[in-house]
Amino acid sequence: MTSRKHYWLMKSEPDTFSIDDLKKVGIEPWNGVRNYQARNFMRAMKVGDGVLFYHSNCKEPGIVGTATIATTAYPDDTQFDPTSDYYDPKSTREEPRWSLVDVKFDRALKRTITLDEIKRHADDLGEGFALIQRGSRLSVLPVTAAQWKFLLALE
DNA sequence: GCCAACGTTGGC
DNA sequence: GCCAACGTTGGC
Repeated sequence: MTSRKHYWLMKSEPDTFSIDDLKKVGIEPWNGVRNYQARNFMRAMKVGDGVLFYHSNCKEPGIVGTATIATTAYPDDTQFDPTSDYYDPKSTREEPRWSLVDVKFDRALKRTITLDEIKRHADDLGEGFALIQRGSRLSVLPVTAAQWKFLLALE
């Protein structure tokens, strides 16, 4: 039995780490997630899962590329590093609190599928698309196969 | 276990 | 830069 491919959306602030940065490095450990729900989604990821790369907190928020999950979840080392912004004194190596996955560049979209545009298609995307749910700030969230297809067809 | 205070996210 | 929404912390 092979498990089915799942899809996700991951946010990044382009000033910190953009789709171009991912293209340059090829593969990136997605460190710094410090939200339990987002962490749990990463722990559910499988190698080969699809990722919509989303630029947040910028002039034109939206989906700018796709990526692939390259590893299953493993401990985020930055949680143990007192000099890191992501240091968590309550986490131990025996029981790491935070996980990450490696994300591999797939491609940059020809144009940004803007948040504004995504909102206008809310009805087509169906209920419960966490990205456009009121007040949602999740930085890692699931996308259905149908949503994946629909969103990329907007390109 | 409640909840006020605080910090962060992220669109605008 | 503002601020609404949300998650977390910590006093009680």
